[in-house]
Amino acid sequence: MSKPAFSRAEPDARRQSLIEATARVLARDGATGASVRAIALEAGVSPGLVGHYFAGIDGLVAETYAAVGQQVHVALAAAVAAAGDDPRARVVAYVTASFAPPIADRALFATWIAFWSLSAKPIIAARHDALYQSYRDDLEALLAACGLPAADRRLAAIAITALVDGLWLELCLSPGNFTPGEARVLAERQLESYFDRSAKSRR
Amino acid sequence: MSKPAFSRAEPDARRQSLIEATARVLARDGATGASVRAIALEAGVSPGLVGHYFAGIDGLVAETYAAVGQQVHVALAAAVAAAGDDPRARVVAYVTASFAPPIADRALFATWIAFWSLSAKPIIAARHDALYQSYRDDLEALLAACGLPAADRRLAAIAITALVDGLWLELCLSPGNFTPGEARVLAERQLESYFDRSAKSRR
DNA sequence: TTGCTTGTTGTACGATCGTATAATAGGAAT
DNA sequence: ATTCCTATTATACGATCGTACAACAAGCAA
Repeated sequence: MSKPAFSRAEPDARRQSLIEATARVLARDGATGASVRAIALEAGVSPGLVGHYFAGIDGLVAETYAAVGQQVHVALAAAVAAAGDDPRARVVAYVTASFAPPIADRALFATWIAFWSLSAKPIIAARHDALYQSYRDDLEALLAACGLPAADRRLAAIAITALVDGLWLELCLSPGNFTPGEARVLAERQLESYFDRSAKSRR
Repeated sequence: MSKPAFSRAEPDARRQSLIEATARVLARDGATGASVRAIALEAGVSPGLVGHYFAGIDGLVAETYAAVGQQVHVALAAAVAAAGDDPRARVVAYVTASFAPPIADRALFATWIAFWSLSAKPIIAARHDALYQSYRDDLEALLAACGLPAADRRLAAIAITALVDGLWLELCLSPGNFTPGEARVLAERQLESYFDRSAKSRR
């Protein structure tokens, strides 16, 4: 008999390590591989501990959704910050960051699909609503800084988010059909068309 | 003991009925619910019959992908046909059909997510590539009928498909954020912008 | 009728699932 | 030092998974 590898941790740190382990398992094996046992193995703890910290596996996945969504938010914010002060450059940086690592990444795609596949559960759907609303809010703020009238911002943010999502999706699913550079061109074109539209209607 | 409900069918009809049962299960319960037993129960046959007709459950799901993709193709073609002869009206009908039943439908969304969640398997990825290429080909043909120059069609089809996919996705995931009518407006705007772009460059 | 082929059934098998729970370990308080 | 508390482990349980396979039913050939 080997000694049990008993290791006590701060509750918050333990929760965080379980969430991170869940993210790694989802990225590697997708939704089907994210079992309690696989997550516990990845985190280096016993399976029973998952039930101790989270209300079932759905709760753990829901918290992982929020954590991974926050990481994406951080990556997008970093891209915007690196773009400097020009408002147009900032919004372009925001949308085109989705076509390069770490966002355009097959492992992140597998993670995202896993979340979507659980969207029938209210707790997951609620996380999605909140997360995507925050993405659109960020984009609306960037558009406002470019001088886009308030009345145009909502639909513009919806359209730009949808285009970027669709391009990101196909870029991850079928990388051979078009390049990240082409995706960037298409997103920039759409941004221009919304700026032109508001400039024309103001004329 | 009750008599076994023995019922012999034509091989092709039996395969078809298993594929249709798989589509219904995927629509109702998503990827996690699509077990051999659930599918067999839905089709009214014994579980063992699935292994008799298909090489494992992945093969059955792959064939279901093709079948459901074909149904979507038929629905889109019907929308185009109902739009009459005007080329612009036909392409508008093609893209906006995705925002109304039977395409903008939560059950179809669950089915599609199930396919995507299996996209790591080569046989599923190959089905996806072929299907989406056919969608883009259809769209390119409709754009050509509108007079869009050949050089512009490929990227235009990619962008329009991506926007429609993204809008469809969010419409299914968070129906409260915008209406199908707004999605239609956004898609029409993008179509106009691509027609304007080519008209301007030709000038 | 008899025999043969084959679609079909029912079930068994080993693996894995989520969850619950008794036993244990280690730190904190007395 | 002793006691208590709780994070943690290890395991058990029932359910469900995909697959395999022997037994069976129906139609066809002879």
